[in-house]
Amino acid sequence: MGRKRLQESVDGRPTVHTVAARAGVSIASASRVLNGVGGSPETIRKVRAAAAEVGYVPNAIARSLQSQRTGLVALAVEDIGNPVYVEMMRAIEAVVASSGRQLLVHATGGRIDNETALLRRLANRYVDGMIVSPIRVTDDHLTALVDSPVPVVVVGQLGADAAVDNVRTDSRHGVALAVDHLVATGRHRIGFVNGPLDTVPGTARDAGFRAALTHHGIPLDEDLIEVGDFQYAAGREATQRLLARTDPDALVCANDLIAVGALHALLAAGRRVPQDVAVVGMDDTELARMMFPQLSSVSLGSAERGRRAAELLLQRIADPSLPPRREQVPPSLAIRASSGTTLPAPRPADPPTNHPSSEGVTS
Amino acid sequence: MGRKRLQESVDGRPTVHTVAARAGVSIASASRVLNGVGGSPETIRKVRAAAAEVGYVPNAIARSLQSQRTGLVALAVEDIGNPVYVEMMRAIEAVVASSGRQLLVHATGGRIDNETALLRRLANRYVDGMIVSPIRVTDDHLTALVDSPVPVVVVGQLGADAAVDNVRTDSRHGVALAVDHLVATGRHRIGFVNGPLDTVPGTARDAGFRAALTHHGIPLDEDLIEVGDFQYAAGREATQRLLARTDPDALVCANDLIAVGALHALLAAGRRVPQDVAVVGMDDTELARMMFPQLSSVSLGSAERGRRAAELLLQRIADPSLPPRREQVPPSLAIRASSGTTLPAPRPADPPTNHPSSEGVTS
DNA sequence: TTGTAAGCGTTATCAT
DNA sequence: ATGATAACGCTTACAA
Repeated sequence: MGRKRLQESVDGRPTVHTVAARAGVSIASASRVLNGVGGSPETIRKVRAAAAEVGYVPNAIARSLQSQRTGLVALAVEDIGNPVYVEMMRAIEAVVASSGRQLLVHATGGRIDNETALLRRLANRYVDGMIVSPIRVTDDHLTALVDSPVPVVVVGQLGADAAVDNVRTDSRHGVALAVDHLVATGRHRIGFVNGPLDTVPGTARDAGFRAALTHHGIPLDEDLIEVGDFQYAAGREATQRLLARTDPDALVCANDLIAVGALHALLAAGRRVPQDVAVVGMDDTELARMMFPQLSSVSLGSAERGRRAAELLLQRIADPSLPPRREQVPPSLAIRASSGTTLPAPRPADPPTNHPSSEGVTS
Repeated sequence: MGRKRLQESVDGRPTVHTVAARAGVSIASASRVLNGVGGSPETIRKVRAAAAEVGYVPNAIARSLQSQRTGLVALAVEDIGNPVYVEMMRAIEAVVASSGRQLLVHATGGRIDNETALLRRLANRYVDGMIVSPIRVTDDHLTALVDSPVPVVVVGQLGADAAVDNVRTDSRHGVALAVDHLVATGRHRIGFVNGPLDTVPGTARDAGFRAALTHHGIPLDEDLIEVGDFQYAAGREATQRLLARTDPDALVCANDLIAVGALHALLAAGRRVPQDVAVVGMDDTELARMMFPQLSSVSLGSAERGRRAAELLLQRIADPSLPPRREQVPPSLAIRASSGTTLPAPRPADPPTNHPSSEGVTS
């Protein structure tokens, strides 16, 4: 194309050529010194000086094209406003940082096209690998995951046959833990505030709730079931609708955001928690412990799932030929004031009660 | 090296060469078709078919090296668990997405070296630009910001002379709004739970609180001031310490996380809010509205600051020669149940009360 | 319209 | 130890 090789990059910034010319050495020598491999003392001095003088900064894109790696790992989640993803992110970050890489997070906002687009874009080599936690999974989506040019690990439920590394939990069992606990503490009219049924976690929790009631021989009352988004406002509104037509003595909520909304609605309606209505959330995030009374919550091991996902990813980056793996983290129940029979306690710290993980349904 | 130019990339994935060879055309034609510019119908057909057959995916890194852009923008914040950054992020995301770019977020965890490292790494061309919201700013840090090879916009206070685009608020005035309100509603012993004094927001809020008391002729009682991290647990513990030695009738908190901690500590200690103690938070995040009673909070216009920062960034990416700009967003106070004199109201929505922004101190 | 080849900025190979 | 140069995978100016 005619433009002669200049010493400056197209936007005027110094390149190895600039440094090399200034130091009076070849670009090879300059590059070597800049990377700390080889070079005579005199060359090193000259190159270092030249680099400092012109304010040389290496172009990471060019370096990546050569090295076939970026040192970047991405995490794609639906809603970064949900504390469960914050916890997951922190766990992932710790692992990723220990490998000398940096973690970048992208919030897809639940727009599945956005998530696919991100996958197609970032996965095209901008990052060395990515962890995705989709709440809706289409075939197209799945194809993008499997075809990804860079390693991908999925956190969440995935079809049994998907050839992707996958870390999951048993949220059906998680809901069962909540129901078991409420039944054991004498609750009879147990309501359920769920997320959308067209999401993977939504359907799993719905199935879990119905199965748990059946297991305890409690007849199903559809009036006690409400659905909204996995958000605070939706949880509050869903609970208001529920209270307007029936009278529960306990509420199982599909995540902590919903549970906080439910708590708000209950208190605003003059119900005492837990005396009149017990509340159990899900995800066991920091948010649950922030509330007054503190919320009981089913831990789905988000931090642990994040940690494991990160480890799987690093392993696969190191060896892409690994077969697809699947790991499962058992849920456990943390009982706090919102479902205790005693009065709310001021102490925030309390170890989660671990229940044995039942093998079985893992929808 | 000597490795002959093959048709596959080094890791076995198809490249333009693969597609071109398969379609029986030159790489130039293949590239043109793949980018939708030119090509005869027949060529287009052949190339498209070849690309589909081999599962061609363009290498974004190589493309970026050529085009000098990545279509990626980064946001670096201290703690992504703080809802104020979530709100800021959402606002930024909206603007960034409208420019066809994608937003990536990095949590620095307050480790300033981490933030500098990120800057040095990402800014070296992995992203087209970045928005940084540091809570501690050192000279070294500032240098990295100014020297960044890609455009940077800072959200938060910055030395008056820094040659960086900057969007800020007046948090001193924000604290004053809170104190004014509490004084006006008859509170006399106003406590203050602040964040660390070695942070930029911490010092600004401290100065604001002291100035506000002076302005109202209220003598300063150091017993009423406590300091901790900008976190929930720290806020709760700081409030416990404060309550152990004195008896406030109002509490101004340096952010909403602290305010939630304070609320928890107060309720656990048997204080009624707002009857015994009024609470005002800061940042006016969703968290404030989630609480029961809902928390009054000083809005520092985080979403607006984010939006403006994103716009400044896009402008600078488009024209790097722009002079450094500085914008300011005024604070406002949202009065809710936690500091109202009436009983807590169940309604969540309430428009923030806008106070006229006083010119002046903008530390 | 098409192919050839230069070039993005870096690293790595090879011969010196 | 050093320098010339090929390559990373892509886009694009230019000539045909």
